[in-house]
Parts: sequence; C-alpha cells; structure tokens
Amino acid sequence: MKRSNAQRLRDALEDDIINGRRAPGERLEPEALCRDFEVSRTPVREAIQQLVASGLVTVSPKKGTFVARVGLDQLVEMFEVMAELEGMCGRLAARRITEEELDALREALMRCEAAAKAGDTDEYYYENEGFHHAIYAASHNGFLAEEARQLKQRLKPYRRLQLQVRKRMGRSLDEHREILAAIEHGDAERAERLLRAHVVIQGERFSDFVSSVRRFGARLDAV
Amino acid sequence: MKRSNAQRLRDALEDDIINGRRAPGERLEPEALCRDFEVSRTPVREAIQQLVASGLVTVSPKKGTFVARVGLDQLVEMFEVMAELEGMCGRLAARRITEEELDALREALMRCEAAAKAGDTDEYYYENEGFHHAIYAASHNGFLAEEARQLKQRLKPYRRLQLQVRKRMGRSLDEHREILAAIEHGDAERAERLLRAHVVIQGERFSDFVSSVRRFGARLDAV
DNA sequence: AGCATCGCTGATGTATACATCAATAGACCC
DNA sequence: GGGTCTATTGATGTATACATCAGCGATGCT
Repeated sequence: MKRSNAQRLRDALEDDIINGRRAPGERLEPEALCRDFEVSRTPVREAIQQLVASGLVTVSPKKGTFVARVGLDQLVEMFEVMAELEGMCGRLAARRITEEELDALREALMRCEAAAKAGDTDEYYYENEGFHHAIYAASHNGFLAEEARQLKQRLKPYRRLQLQVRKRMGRSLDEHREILAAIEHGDAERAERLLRAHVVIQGERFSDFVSSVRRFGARLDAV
Repeated sequence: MKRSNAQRLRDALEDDIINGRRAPGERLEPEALCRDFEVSRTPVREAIQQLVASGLVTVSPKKGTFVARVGLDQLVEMFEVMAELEGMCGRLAARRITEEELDALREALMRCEAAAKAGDTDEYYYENEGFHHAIYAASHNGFLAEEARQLKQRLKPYRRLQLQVRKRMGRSLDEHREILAAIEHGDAERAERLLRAHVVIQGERFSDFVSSVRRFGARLDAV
C-alpha cells in the first residue's frame, strides 16, 4: 500500500520521538522538516497536527512546535491510567484467552527469558512489549487493546527508564511468569492485580522511578 | 480568543454528530461544507482529519467521508472500557475528594433530582453529565478525567439511547445517590463497583441496551 | 530614562492550482 | 457475449502564493 508523505513523515517523527532520537522539549522546525523530507509545508503541517492529536507534540502559537514534555505530575497520572488499563487487559484475558493465544503468550514469555538470559536490555525491552501486546490481544476487546497500545506509545519516551533501574529486568521477568500463571489458571483478579503492580509506578518502586525521571528531566532541561 | 475556521468547523461538526443532527453512517460532503461555511477545502480537510483522529468520523479512501458508525461489537467494547474508567474515577474520587468537591458533587446530585422530579429527560441527561464530570474532577487525575470525557463524547451519539429505556431515569438517580454515599464514606471499592455497574452495559440491562441499539441501527440503515 | 506606539518579521491560516490515484464505465478484442 | 483493458472522472494529496496575526524590537515622545 502506498502511504502519503504526511503519513510517512508522521511515522518517522513518531518513531524519532518514541525512541529518544528527539528528546522531550526539543524544537521541531517545520522548514527543516520540509527540506529533510523534500516536501512542502502542507504534509509537514498535517503530520504535526496528527502528532499533536496523539499527544506527542505540542505547539505554542507563534512560538513554535516542540516535542511534548510532560510534567512529572502528568506522567504519574498517565502511569496510573496505564496500570488500570493493563490490569483490565489482564482480567479480561484471564477469562477469555484461547488456547492459541495462550501458546502465543507462553512463547512471548520464552523470548523474554532468552533476552534476559542473554542480558540484552534492548532485546528484552522489545520482547517485553510483545508479551504485553499478547495480553492485550487476549483481552478480546480490540478497543481496549488499541487504547492501551496508544497510551503505551505515548509513555514510551519515559518507559525506557524503567528497565534501567537495577535488577528491574529480572524482577520484570519473574512478574511475567506470575502473570502468565494467573492467566493460565483463569484467575482474573490475580492477573489484574499483578499487571497493575507490574506497571512501575506503585509501592517502593515509585520513588526510584521518580528520581529516574527527575534525573532525566534535569538532563533535558540542559538541552 | 479568535478561533480558526478549521476549529469552528470542527466544533460545529462534532456538535452536530454528538447531538444526533448528523446520524452515524451519514455522508459528509466536503464541497457542501465548503459552501455552507464559506471556506476553502483546506480548513474543511483539517477539521475532518481532526474528527477522524477523535474517532467520530471515518474516511473510505476514494469513497467518501462518513459519520463513524461503530458496530455493535465495538460499541460493547467501548462501553466496557467506559465502565472501567468510570469505576477508576470513582475509586480515586472516594479517596481523594476534597470538601469543596464533595459540595459540588452534592449540588450536582440535587440538580439531577430536580430534573428527574420535573420529568425533564433532556435536562436530566445534561445534569447527569455534570454529576459524572464532578466525579472525574474529584479523581485528581487530570489525564484520566480527560480520557473519560473524550470517550464519553465519543459514545454520546449512542448513550442518549440509555435513558430512554423505561424507568432508567429513576434508577439512574437512585444509583447516583448510592455513589455519592460511597464517595462520602470514602469507600473506594464500593464507589468503583457502583460506577462500573452504572454504565449500562452489564447484567440484565445489557440485552435491553443491545436491542435499543439494534433498533437504532436498523433505523440508520434505512437512511 | 522610561514608556508607548509603530512597523517589521516570522509564524500561522487559507485559498487555489496542480498532480496523482483509484474506481467505474465503456469499448474493444477474443 | 463476456472478459479485460483503458480512458475518464472525481476524490485525494501536494505545492505554492497570499492574507493575517502576534511578538518583538526600534524609535520617538514625554
């Protein structure tokens, strides 16, 4: 399928932002984008509007457009909602998952284990995503899955901090095993609770996370 | 503040769709909009793109643009998520609400009671919304409140069916009273449960709702 | 020197012309 | 007669020119 320039531009920018190649707070210059992508202002404008709609970019009228920089308070709010959505996916998945989906989930977990054993953080990060997406799909609620996916995208620039917390990878893997077990047993309540807790924003991890973000934020302010 | 033509057009269309003046499935003709609003295709295009992003409108390439018509299955999915968000708002509100917010919530309930006593369905619908928004605000999670508000908007074309179910208004009011009581007592779990159930998609009401939608859908197919 | 006003400049919004693509229908070939 | 190829057409995407507006700085007045 042939994608429009606006779409390609949108995807490229989104990817840049999500993967940290453009940091929160960074200025986006429409003219530079016009040159780099060899298109006129129209598709650039369109792409930026879409990014604004999805919350990844903000525009200050007559000031410029910037990669969205969410305050710590809003970040906490977003993680709070993310935890709820994850929990809901888990609850529904525990009730509704099919055998095929269960197999897929087990495989996703195995890939996580392989990445963890290899000590490959980036790979683990990627496979971790696969595991969660498998749960989203198993919720048999496409709308929920899409909402969860979108919010996760939006949090991605900050989530990569999570796994850098020491020993996070090993703990995450243990939690994955527990989550899988709960879903296998059809224990909806337990799956929900585990997945909620799995989002690193609760309990004693919270302060670790906040300090991570604070450091990250400080670095960004210097940009 | 001076709003752009695209924004005004977007708001006008959104309002039309949400309030049923443009029914799901109806065709939106860009040229007609250009004439009616006396603008060129650019702002019309922009407005439509925004509506697509918010899910109220869909475009079939080379076929035309239409008011989004969500299938029954997707509608159920969306209500399932709505129930979760409402419940979450209630849970957080029960824990975090301030005295001022509690007063506002009590007043919102009183306005609902007044509208119900007057038998004014439209007014009740409006005040009902006020009650729920008061709970959103009391959750002290602005992001959650905004997500809930948006999803509610998106469901509005279908939600107006709910209250038309016989006796729904009286039951809704009773539930509001219970919800308020739970929040007043800081009973988070109960507030969550009540608000979840309050969204008409569960239990025995579900089939009533489905048949409402089916009738509505049938009428739409005839358009 | 401080303040206000004027005008410049760059950002934003809009109109319009143009390019491109896909669906449809018609004609031509088999 | 049917299928396929193609030409037309309308919808969509893009470029560019133009209009408008707010911010900001310079200049002049008090």
